[in-house]
Amino acid sequence: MPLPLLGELELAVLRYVWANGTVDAKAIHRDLGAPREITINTVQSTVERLHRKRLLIRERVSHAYQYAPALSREEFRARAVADVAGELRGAEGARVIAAFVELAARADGENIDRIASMIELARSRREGR
Amino acid sequence: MPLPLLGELELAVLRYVWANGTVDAKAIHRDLGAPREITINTVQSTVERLHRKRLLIRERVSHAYQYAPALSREEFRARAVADVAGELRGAEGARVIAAFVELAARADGENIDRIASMIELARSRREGR
DNA sequence: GACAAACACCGGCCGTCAATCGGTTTTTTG
DNA sequence: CAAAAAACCGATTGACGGCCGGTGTTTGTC
Repeated sequence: MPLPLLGELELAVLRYVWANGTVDAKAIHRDLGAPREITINTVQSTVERLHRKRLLIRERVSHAYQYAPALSREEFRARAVADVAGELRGAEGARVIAAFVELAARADGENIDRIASMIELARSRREGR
Repeated sequence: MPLPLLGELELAVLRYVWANGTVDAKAIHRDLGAPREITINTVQSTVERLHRKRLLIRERVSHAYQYAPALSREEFRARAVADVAGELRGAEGARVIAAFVELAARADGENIDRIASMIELARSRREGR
């Protein structure tokens, strides 16, 4: 099951939960909803959807839900990247990687050196096996 | 400008164009449209949309358009990865790239060597500036 | 135990966008 | 010039996220 597509508010809520840990709808509404002038009901719908999408877990505490992330920010990103990256093995994967390296280098020249040292690290880790 | 979201038919058309190079709407309809029992008009709308999204380039040959990919399959994938991975510059970018390299290495151990030689290439290209 | 507050839950409306097609205009060609 | 081919235009439909009002249910309080 690939990660579902997320709307703007859904993403904002996810980021908020990552930044703040376990929260309830009221807190989300206070910090995200009020500035956008949306009702708490809208926030409820959104966390409900995120829960259905298995991106938030929740637990009833007395009569209200407490929401927490189901995946860490890093796990989420890794899965998103893996979904979109597709096959990374073999010759086909090599071309994808080449294009990515090219992009990274163009985005920031220092990335070349960064990647180079990561490769060094990975190589030495491999030695140690 | 991040890559736009694509529908199912749009993706199929993109893949078709990657596989077949320069094509016209008629050929796409013959190979993709007819099996789906959709009219050629639907195919036209779709390539038109892909052109507006700058994923297909086109050229008028007599009165008909010839369509060709604006990005290679690999460039497309790399951009998709970059979009979802987030910022590629600065310190944040370093983490993102590290995660990708890690992913690539885990997918296929030989990727380490592949990336290493790409870095060599990129470095020598930089020298030449 | 009644009551008000807090909250979940349900259903509906709106906007956006892909998919789809019919109809019209423009271009090509026999 | 007439028929065919294709682009072009406009409309409809279906998903889905964002948004909210109304209704029920739980809870804490007097």
